[in-house]
Amino acid sequence: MTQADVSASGDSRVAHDGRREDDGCPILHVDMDAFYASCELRSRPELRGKPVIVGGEGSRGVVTAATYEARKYGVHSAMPMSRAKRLCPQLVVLPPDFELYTAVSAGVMAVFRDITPLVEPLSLDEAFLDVSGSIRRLGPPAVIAEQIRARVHDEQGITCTVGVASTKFVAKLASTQAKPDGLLVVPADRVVAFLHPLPVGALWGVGEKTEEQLTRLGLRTVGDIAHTPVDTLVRALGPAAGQHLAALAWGRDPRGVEVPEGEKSISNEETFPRDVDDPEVIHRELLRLSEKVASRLRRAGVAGRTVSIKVRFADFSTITRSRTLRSHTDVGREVYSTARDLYDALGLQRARLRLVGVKVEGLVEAADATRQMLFDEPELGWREAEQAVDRAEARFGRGSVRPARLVPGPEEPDDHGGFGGIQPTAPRPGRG
DNA sequence: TCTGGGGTCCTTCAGCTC
DNA sequence: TCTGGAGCTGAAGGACCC
Repeated sequence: MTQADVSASGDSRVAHDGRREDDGCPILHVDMDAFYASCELRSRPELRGKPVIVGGEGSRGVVTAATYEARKYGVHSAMPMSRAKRLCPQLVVLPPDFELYTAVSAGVMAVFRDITPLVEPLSLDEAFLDVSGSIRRLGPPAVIAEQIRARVHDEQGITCTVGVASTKFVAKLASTQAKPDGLLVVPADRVVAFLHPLPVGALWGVGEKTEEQLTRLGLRTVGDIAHTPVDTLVRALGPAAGQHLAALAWGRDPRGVEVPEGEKSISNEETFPRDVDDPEVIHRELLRLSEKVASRLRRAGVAGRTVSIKVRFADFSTITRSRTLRSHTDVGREVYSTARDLYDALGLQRARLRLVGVKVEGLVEAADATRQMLFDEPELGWREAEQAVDRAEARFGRGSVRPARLVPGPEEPDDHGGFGGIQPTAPRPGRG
């Protein structure tokens, strides 16, 4: 359980009895260090060593990623920008560039898949790897971990941290402890000693609310949870969470590394720069989000059956409403028509809203999707029209074609990247 | 202090069918 | 014919993760 430099041969991990510390530890958790910020610093070396954050613009943005220099000032992700700037006035703020992060992430994941096909990405910047099948070819897990760290550094110009353990959950905790730019092996026979001194909040699935509940029960460390009857945990947290935490506290985590099958939902939401009470503005935003979600569905080659909206009021309270359709859809107009009905059914009059969102779930491959022609469906459907828009956007750029209602007027800023003057090739909307 | 955006999973409840 | 329970599904909300 040492965080030491490992030579290429991995000799420093051989114990006195000849066994390696990483014996029985085929699970790696690889986590990029301050990923978004590190991607930005590749092209801006003059900012290295300075407190840099990536974050949303506008008065309501939050910090998306912070370099370790910024974290020294107490700045962390999800913190409101205004607070971050107060804590560190010399902070360098960069707007996010998700296309860049997606490209770097693809390069990193390609390195992982070169090591093993068993790669389970958790997000753009982290993944679990099961290297059981690669040991004979590449060496023991800790040696493979060092190979990954070197290749990510050399090929992508960023650093990462790797946790090596017998289970996913312990590997993840190991990488958290070893950050930044580190490697930590937790030998299988020392898992309990590693876990029990940690605070309960270190456990996966324990957030603010659960930690409060556990504290009320007098449980502060993972060891405390381990020595609490499962029934007590189940009563306090429910059967799933209670049994889950009881198992994790003893290092038991039966989940293997699973190559994901695909997304289960696709959503878009947006916080208004200022609270909005005008139903026309809200309808327009629902239309824009519906078109965006549908476009992503079509690009992913999937269709969904349940449409949900999310409404957040000025006081931050949030409600959701959903409806399951008779058939799957990837058509923006169908998504919008459902989203709009759900919103109108709320009867909000002129309540002040902070955010609206649109989600489509129950996704299946578009080729397998059930599509039902409705009696009132126009002969030339919206689906064909929107596919034509997809082709035009592929040629002229995203946002180059859009519904007339979303084309900004002469006084309005064009905030969605299009050049605004092209009228839609799609049929004119019948409603709204 | 004032809280983004995109996801997943779990719990609870209601309605429906058998 | 009525009733109650089991099981399923959909809807809504909440917690959590990065």
